[in-house]
Amino acid sequence: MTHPLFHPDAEEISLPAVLTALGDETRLSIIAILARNGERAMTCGEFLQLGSKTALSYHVAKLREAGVINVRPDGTKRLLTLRRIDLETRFPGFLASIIISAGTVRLPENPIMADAAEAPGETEWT
Amino acid sequence: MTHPLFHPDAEEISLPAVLTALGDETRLSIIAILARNGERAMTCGEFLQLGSKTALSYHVAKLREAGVINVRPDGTKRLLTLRRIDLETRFPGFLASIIISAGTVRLPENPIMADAAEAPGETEWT
DNA sequence: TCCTTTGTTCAATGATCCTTGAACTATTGA
DNA sequence: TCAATAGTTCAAGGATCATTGAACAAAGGA
Repeated sequence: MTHPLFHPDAEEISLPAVLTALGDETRLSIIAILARNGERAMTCGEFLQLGSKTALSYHVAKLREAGVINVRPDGTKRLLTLRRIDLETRFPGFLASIIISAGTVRLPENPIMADAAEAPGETEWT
Repeated sequence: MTHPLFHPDAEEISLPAVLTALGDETRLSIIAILARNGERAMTCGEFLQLGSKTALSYHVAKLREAGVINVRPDGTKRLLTLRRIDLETRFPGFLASIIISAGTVRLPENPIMADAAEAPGETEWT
């Protein structure tokens, strides 16, 4: 990483890099959970079910560097959001298909998540 | 690999495995080229622009084991085809979005391919 | 000011990945 | 039978990956 919190510009997001970033169960789960939280930003701490603090930091950085998520400092926390628009512009339909298909992926046993996991088949985009 | 030419059943195709398989420039190129060849099967030899014989054998095995392509012996050759229907059933819309987006990916300087690369934006599915 | 919360950085470890070249197998055609 | 074709297998190499624990940094609240 060249600079703390580096984010690639939208045009620089590379398909192989995004695929590699998502080709990991932990990172795919992060994306699935983020997606099901709508536009609400989430903190790294909300993903501790998926791994240790250190491991999460590593995976979140991978997703950020690949251009999949945006990370913005907020006090002592970091707020994570999906780069939905950038991804849709660059790779139309891709993120939607991933999110629908990641439905069968291991999700934390969390009541809020459990609700989201059973959400209707329709997913809103943009 | 348990057996020569092992192919996972459609239901066993895993999203992280497919994403990992496609998260490599060479393999993504193989898929893009296969896709642009319609239903016509292609041999490994037709991809030698992308790497050595040994490297191709390695990458083709990865794609096959992930469930992305089907490989069928035919004389001394192997015929490769995309598992379009299985992928579409398992991950709706995914392959289509990949193929559209892989358009900007490095393609061989081959007249036949050059034609395909400029094909109209419409892609037929099933 | 001190402590807590939140997350990062570092070095180490083992695993997996991709590429090579050399040797090999299997099928086909002469 | 012999040779050519098409692809695989193997071992070795270096590179990258994912996980760990310990140490660190930055912001906020008491």
